This record gives sequence, structure tokens and C-alpha cells, in this order.
Amino acid sequence: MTANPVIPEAAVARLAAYLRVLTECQAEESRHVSSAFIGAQAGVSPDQVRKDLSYFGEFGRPGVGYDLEQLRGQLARIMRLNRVQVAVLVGAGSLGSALARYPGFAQRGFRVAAVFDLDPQRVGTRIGEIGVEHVGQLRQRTTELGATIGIIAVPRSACQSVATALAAAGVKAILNFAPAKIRVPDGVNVRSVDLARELECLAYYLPG
Amino acid sequence: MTANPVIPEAAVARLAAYLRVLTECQAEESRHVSSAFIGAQAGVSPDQVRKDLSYFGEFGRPGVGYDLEQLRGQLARIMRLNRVQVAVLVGAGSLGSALARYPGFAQRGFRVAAVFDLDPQRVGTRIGEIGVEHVGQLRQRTTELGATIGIIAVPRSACQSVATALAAAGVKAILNFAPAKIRVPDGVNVRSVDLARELECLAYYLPG
DNA sequence: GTTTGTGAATGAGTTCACAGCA
DNA sequence: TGCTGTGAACTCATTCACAAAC
Repeated sequence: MTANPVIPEAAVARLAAYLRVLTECQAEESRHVSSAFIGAQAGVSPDQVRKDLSYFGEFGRPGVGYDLEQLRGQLARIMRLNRVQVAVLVGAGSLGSALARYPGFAQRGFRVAAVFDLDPQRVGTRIGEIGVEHVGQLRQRTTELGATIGIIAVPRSACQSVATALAAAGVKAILNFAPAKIRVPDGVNVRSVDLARELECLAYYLPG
Repeated sequence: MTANPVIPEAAVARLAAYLRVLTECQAEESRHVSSAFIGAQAGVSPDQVRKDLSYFGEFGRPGVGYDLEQLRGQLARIMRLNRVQVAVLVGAGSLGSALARYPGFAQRGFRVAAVFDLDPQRVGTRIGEIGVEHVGQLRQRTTELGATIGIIAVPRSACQSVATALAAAGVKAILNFAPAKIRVPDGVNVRSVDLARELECLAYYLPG
């Protein structure tokens, strides 16, 4: 099993965590790692680690563990993180600007190649290295750049039209920070992060 | 059943979504809403809506639906969102600054009452209404403000010590944006949002 | 006829437990 | 002995289906 099967979405997130563990301990630990080690670092049981990996093949050796470098390569391949993925970002407000600057994206192999906004006051300004372009440029520039990922950091009221535009521009994945469900054509994958929702979930568990 | 039972974590997130639906359609729709309506708005099946609500009591009337205003009140009570929850934020970098300004928090009943940073360059500056204080003030100010929630927007290397300090200051919930698992004492609830992880999960589903 | 509340059935995901290889 | 890979058991969540209420 080495093609990408249907696996639980939670498993996908865990695989990303395993990859991060391997990337971190690279060169500093020994040549092999066990499922117990990976699990301890990622906060997951060893069983779970082995099960998740087994969806994709047999990467380990009984009695030995996993070859650190090789497993890292396999996971990067599985997660499509063995090449830089190009993203475009829509919305240059405070959240959008912070995302454009976020160093974690580049560190993990994502390049935010363009930022778009509707507001003439923002168009033409710079966020770090990136110039803010008018959202009217979105389609052409996204195609030019070969971006596969769109990031939405606009107000709720604008998010659906932005999502539609991104899909039309050929983006295959969308990360949406507006607090609304968006509809997209088949073949486009959406994840939403609702920052206030996160706090709301925490509030439920507060005492008193 | 009106005390808060143990329910699936996913159900907690859905309840927050239902509350948002009710808040939005308030006054604009009719006096009653059905599980079908709530579900359609929230992207959930009517069955699921009724099951989720039934964990906490019987709020509806067969053949009629739920009283909009009354259900809104009940959900707000269940989610602890019927009073303003005070949060403190640690880390005044670009992400922290964006979070401090994020209008969605105030709109949903959260007040970011203080911002802390270690960097003397940032201490004393203002982010909107809020002055940035030195992280050494964290414990005293958090107690003073009666904050129940801490938000971590510092680099990975600092996140564990910040989490420990927040817990010591009496915070009962932590929203962590650093890409690392943090350990906290019993009684403190943590949620983590790893922005790069979100993109990583999307990358898995990319074609090619 | 409409819509709720819920026990029962189904389904998905995790944990167990052990055979087999190093 | 140490550790992997995996079918089987189990646990948890969602969906179904229907009796009761309006």
C-alpha cells in the first residue's frame, strides 16, 4: 500500500505531526526512531503511530524501528510536502497581514506568493516582501504563479465571493478564516479556522 | 438533563455553531426555528441538531420547533457565553497583534484585556486600545483582571513557559498558537491552533 | 401534517493483542 | 528480547426510525 488511500482526517493531521517530529530530531538523535518515540513526541500512542503509517506501507523494521531519514522522506511525499506549495492570500487586514508575515508557513514549505485586497488604501502597500495587489488581479496572478492553495482572511460578508473567485482561478485547497461555511466546486478542499469558535469551545469547559 | 454532561467534543463545536446561527437570524426570522433550519444554516443534519440539544434538555415543542430567543439563551448559558469572558494574550508579534485587534472576539463575547511581551521594544507600545505590558506583570495583572482564558502567540521555544505561567496565574483555558504540545496542570484546558498544520492537512488532499 | 426526543442500529476510529521478523 | 504490522475487539459518534406532542 503506497498510493494514498482514504484514511481518517484525524490521521492526516497526526501524520503531519509525525513529520514535524522527525524534522525536529533530525541529526540530533540516532539513525532510527521507534513508534514509541514518535508517539511520545507527538502525544499519540505507539499503536496509533504504527496504524497510521501502515495505511501507506511498511516503513519500519521489527526490532529496529524506522529509518529516520527515509521515513521523513516518505511522510513528506505522502503529505505532498516534498515540494514548495504556492499559496495566495486574500485580505490584507490585520489578520491577513499577520498571516502573510507568519514565518511558520515558509518554514513548513509553503510560499505565500501574493496578497490581494479590495481596498485601494491597501493596494500598493507592502507586507514584508510582498506587495498588495488589487483583488481584480486574483485570477490572472494566481494562474501565473501556479498557486494551488488560497487563504481567505476577509470579513464574513466577502468570503463566499472570494472562495468562488479562488476556485475559478484554479486553486485546489482553501484555508478560510472567515466565520462562515463556504461552498466550493467539487475538487476543491476547504478547511475553516474560526478563531472565535476556538474560544467558544474553551468557554464550554470553564468551571462555574 | 440540564447540567453539562460529557458530550463529544465535536458536539461542543456544533453547539457554538447553532448559537451563531440563532444570533444571526435573530429578529429577522420568525419566532420559532426548526432543527431542519438550524441544521441547514450550520451545515449539519437535523437529527444531529436534535441529538446535540437533547444532551442538555428538551428545548423544543413537537410540531412547532424551538423558541428562537429562549434557545439562544439556553445555548449561551450552556456554552458559558452569557457573560463576557476575559482573556489575556501573550506575544505581541504580528500574529499576537492581529489577535489583539481581531474584532470577532469582542463580537462573540470575549474581551482581550491585556497583552504581554518579553521584548522591551514592544513593551509600552499600544495595539489599538490595549497597552503592551511586560510579561513579568502577567501573574499579577491576570489575577487582577480575573481572566479565565490565556492566548499564546509566542514562538515555539517560549510557549511551554508561558503556558506554565498562565496556569500559575489562574487561567483555566488556553488557546495556543505555537506549534507545540504544551503540558498544563489538571483543571486547565488547552486547544491548539497550528496554522502551518492546517495547510499541511490541505496539502495531503492536493491532486498530483 | 409537522416536528421533537430518543433508543436502537450502524458506522467510523482507536486500542488491543499477538504473530512474525530482527 | 525489541519492535513492527495488522486483524479483531472495542469504544465512541452519527444516523436511523418511530412514538409522542403539537
